[in-house]
Amino acid sequence: MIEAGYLFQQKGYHGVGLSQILERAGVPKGSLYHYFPNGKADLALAAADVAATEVLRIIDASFETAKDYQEGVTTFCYKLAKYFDIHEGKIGCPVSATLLGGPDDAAFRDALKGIFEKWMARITAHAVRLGQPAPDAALNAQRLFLSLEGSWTLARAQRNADVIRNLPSLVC
Amino acid sequence: MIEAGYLFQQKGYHGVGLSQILERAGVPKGSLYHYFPNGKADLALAAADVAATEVLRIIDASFETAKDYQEGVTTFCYKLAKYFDIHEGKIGCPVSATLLGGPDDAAFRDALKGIFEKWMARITAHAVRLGQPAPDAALNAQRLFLSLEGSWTLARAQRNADVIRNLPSLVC
DNA sequence: ATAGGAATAGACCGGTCGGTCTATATTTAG
DNA sequence: CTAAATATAGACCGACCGGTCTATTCCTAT
Repeated sequence: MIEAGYLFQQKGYHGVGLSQILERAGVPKGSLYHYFPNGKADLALAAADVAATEVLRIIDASFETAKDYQEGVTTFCYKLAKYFDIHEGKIGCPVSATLLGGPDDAAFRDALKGIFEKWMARITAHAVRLGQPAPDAALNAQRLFLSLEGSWTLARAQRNADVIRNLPSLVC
Repeated sequence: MIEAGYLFQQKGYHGVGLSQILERAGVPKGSLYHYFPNGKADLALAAADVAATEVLRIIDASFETAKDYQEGVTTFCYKLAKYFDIHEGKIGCPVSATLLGGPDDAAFRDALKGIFEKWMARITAHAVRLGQPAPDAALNAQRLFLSLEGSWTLARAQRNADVIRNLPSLVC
């Protein structure tokens, strides 16, 4: 399941074959269609959901111990850069590659939209908690999010996470 | 050729079939493999190159008539938002979808890296020409580029170009 | 101990994929 | 006018795609 997510993130929805996923996960086809009757599409949505929740967890872990917003952003970007490096620079935003690359389906689009909103809301909440005025907090969270998505893309093109690590100085 | 580019941009490298491209372009297979002996991969690289050059043209058109950097950014984002709307919100960054979704190939990655660098260099040059100090100009160009990539992604998820139109107030 | 549902296992299917190849049409050069 | 080069056209290929289906194994409740 998590392994499946990595493959989707690396190669995009249409870039991985079902057989490749199943082989890597060590699971036969029967089991997949037992748990996910709609097959690949369901699997991709589930994998994106797992990845999205993991990012939320990283956001919390980064901001909870921070004494101000900037420090939280710095920790957050550092953690994501490390995640990027672990996967050898092949993985960008863990959800957009999976969902935007998939079928042109309302369910996929809405899922992605919802995930992005959750991320920004969570960052905004931490910013407010750390003393930012509410309107600034929302703007800064959006700034961070948009730049982060861009950094993921650029980092993949460069096979180098430095642009992610330098993000805090760019958006704070 | 240009039509092929749109398809790649919408559906990603693996999301379009060769036959679909050829049908839409009204071209038989023989012609494709006459001009692009390496088939789909060559075609994708060429399509990305065409799209990248078009973006450069849009950058120039936006900044040449502007009286300051902010005005150029505003015009630029407006033009891109219009492009986004024309394609019914299905097209994001015209090169990353084509190239990042493709095979895990150094040629693809390097092409993408080169395109991104060209874009940022061009924006930086305009910023300098419009009176920004050189170090600020490069930073602002990167800020704009990263946020723009993010906006393209978010705009697709939302099927709405507003986030692109609001970009100038976020990065200037 | 055993009946019955849940889960595993993978053979199998039609369709489509990217790519090759031969035959025909069109243009260019002498 | 004709021969050679260039470009068009699409039938055809093996491989692999996502998905279905049947057979078997595993677990659990009685």
